Parts: sequence; C-alpha cells; structure tokens
Amino acid sequence: MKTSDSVIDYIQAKGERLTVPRRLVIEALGQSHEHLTIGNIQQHIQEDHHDHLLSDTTVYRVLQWLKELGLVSQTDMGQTGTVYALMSNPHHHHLICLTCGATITLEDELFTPLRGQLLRDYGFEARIDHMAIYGQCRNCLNRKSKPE
Amino acid sequence: MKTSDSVIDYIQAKGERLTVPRRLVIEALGQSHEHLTIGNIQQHIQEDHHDHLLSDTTVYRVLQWLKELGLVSQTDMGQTGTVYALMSNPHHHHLICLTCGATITLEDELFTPLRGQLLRDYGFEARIDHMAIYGQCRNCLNRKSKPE
DNA sequence: TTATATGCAAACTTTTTGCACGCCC
DNA sequence: GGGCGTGCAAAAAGTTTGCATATAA
Repeated sequence: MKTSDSVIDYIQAKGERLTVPRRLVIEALGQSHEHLTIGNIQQHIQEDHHDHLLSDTTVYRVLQWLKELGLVSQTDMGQTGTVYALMSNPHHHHLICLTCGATITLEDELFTPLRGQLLRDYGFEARIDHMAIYGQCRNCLNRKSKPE
Repeated sequence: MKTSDSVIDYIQAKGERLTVPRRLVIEALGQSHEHLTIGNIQQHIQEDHHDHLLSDTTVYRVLQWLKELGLVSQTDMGQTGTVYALMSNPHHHHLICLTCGATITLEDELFTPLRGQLLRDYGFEARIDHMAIYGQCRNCLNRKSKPE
C-alpha cells in the first residue's frame, strides 16, 4: 500500500509547490487509513504531533488542489458529512442503510466487473474510489413494503 | 413509466397524510423527468400552473419524508449541487469526466449484476437510483499519466 | 526575488430548528 | 377536535472570497 510519501514524491516530481500545510494534510490523510472530514483532518494534525491548527480555508484549498491532482477522493456520506481520503489507500466502499443507518464495508473487488464494462463499452476510466451505496439492510428489509 | 399519480396512490394507501405542498412537490418531480434541485422544484411549482411559492423549509421536509418512504432519490452532482428525483422515473446514471466535465448517461441495467451480488452476499437491497461516477472519459484518457 | 500559498474576517449558500398558526383526517 | 404539517425567522453548518502577509523555489 502506498503512503503519504509516495504522494509527496509525486507532487515534487510534478513540480507542484509543497508547503507545510499541504504536507500536514497529506500526512494526516495518509496516517489514518480512514475517510476524514475537514474537522477530522484539523484535529488529527493538531493532536498527532504538530500543535498547529490549520484554518478551514487552507484545508479546503489543499483538498481541492489534491482532488485536481487526482490524489484524493471526496464522498458525501450523508449524515456524517463529506469525507476525504488519499486515493492511494486501499479502496473500499460502504453500504448505508437508509432505515437504521448501519454501514457495511465493501471490498473494492466488487466493482471490478463494473469498471471493466465501463472501460469496454464507453472508454471511460471510472474512478470509483469510495462509493456510498444507500439502501435497506437485511434486518430492516423484513418489514418494508414498496409502491406498486 | 410511473407518474406522480401512482406515488400519490401509494402514499394514500399507506395512510400518510397528503397535503397541498406535498402534492405539489410530487407533481413537480413527476412532470419533469429530470433531477431537480431544491430551487428547481420551487421554481417549477411557481411557474408551472400554481403561483404558490413553497418555503425552503417545507421543500426540505417533504423531500426528507419522500426519501424515508423510498420514493425519492438524492444525488450529489458536485458543481450542480444536490438533486432529487422520483424513484419511479426510469433509473439512469451518469459518468462525469473529471477533466473535461463531459457527462455520459448510463442505462440502469448496467447495475443489475452489482445489485444482485449485494443482495446475495450481504442481504442488502441497494437503492442505486441515480448514481454519479467520476473518472476520465475516452478523450481525456489520451494524455494523462498517474502517480506510481 | 517573485509568484504563490496562507490566515483572518466576512460573506454566502445550504440546511436545520423553534414556535405559533392552520389544515387534513 | 387533535395531531401533524407549514411558514416565518433565526440559527447553525458548510464553503467560498478578498486582501494583507508569509513562504517555497
């Protein structure tokens, strides 16, 4: 698995400017192999080993820049808010139950066939990095009915 | 294809309370076979034949209620904002190119295998009504490189 | 040195909440 | 009639922008 280091290498190779806040955000995302909200990222940086608090503005701007470079994914997790993750982390996805809110983690392999088909049929390289699929979980299914 | 009528029938059969604002929102969504933002919905209702403006509050609340009933899908379309659609409309999905912004419409059938697998493996009934998949389109693929 | 990133404050957009009133069943 | 939905106003979240300062290359 790739770490924040390879991301940083890539950025330098590309000639992008690497500043302290940028490095901190990348490290925060790299260290936690989780999806983080803006707030999580700030917290992480502040707690972890640096006692530096980045402004919202900066975190937003760094994330936008990383997204443009294709290094970060953004996912709307509904209730939880919008979360970000390094695309180099092992991809995974979530099933989210609309009724009870339970979340189930999915392996990325599940999307291999779909990726293949999109590439074959549309020439489209899908970046399915962190998908959130909503629906009804097993338990909640046992009492719902649906419209005609 | 199902119209707002069958949605209304369903709601009444379920014993849910049907008010004027609720009916207007359902009709707006049913008439435009598109995905609408909150603002679109209000506009639609005001222009279309009623000159009644619903408050944001009410539209949000009606949509939340419809989502809970499983009658409406919600999709974050990035730039465009969050859009809503009656789930009774024929499902379709979008490929969105991160580079040039092109959008490609997908048939729903593409997701049949995935749905089947999620149900089989996880007992999860996925509600994939209006998915947005980001990536690189055919044209833009021909010049991109990616980090190691 | 010089272009570019950052922080602050404030503006903006989107969504949620409390409460009095009004309407559907 | 009574519970539930609606509108208003205001607050709370979430995100963006302008500008002076700081910093990487």
